[in-house]
Amino acid sequence: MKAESLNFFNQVYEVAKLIPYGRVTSYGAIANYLGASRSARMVGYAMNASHNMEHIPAHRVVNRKGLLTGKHHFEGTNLMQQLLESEGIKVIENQIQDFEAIFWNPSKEL
DNA sequence: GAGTTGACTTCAG
DNA sequence: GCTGAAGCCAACT
Repeated sequence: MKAESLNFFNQVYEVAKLIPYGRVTSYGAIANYLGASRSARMVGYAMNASHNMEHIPAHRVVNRKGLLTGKHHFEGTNLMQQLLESEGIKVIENQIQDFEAIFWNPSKEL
């Protein structure tokens, strides 16, 4: 474990925590913000590790299609959807409705 | 040390 | 316009 590696992960966590309430973002957006636009998978990987870390709003992070691809990694089957709906985000069949409307771009908002 | 995998993205058919 | 396949980078085995 290198401090630099943790830093990369830490950056992903930090951005994830900065996601406003009722907003969502995509892995690519975070990756792009971190300068790793080609490493969007790493963002998802970091999210996987986030389970063993502090409370990361991973449910607010979805793929660029607005589809809850990572819901399988959550405890329950519809836990991710429940969390999103709890924030006022409409999710139908693992897909976020009005995704573009609630999309939050860190590189743009920050 | 080398190969495989993956919570993605984008190009091609 | 939708479905399929390739690409990318870092971590895990």
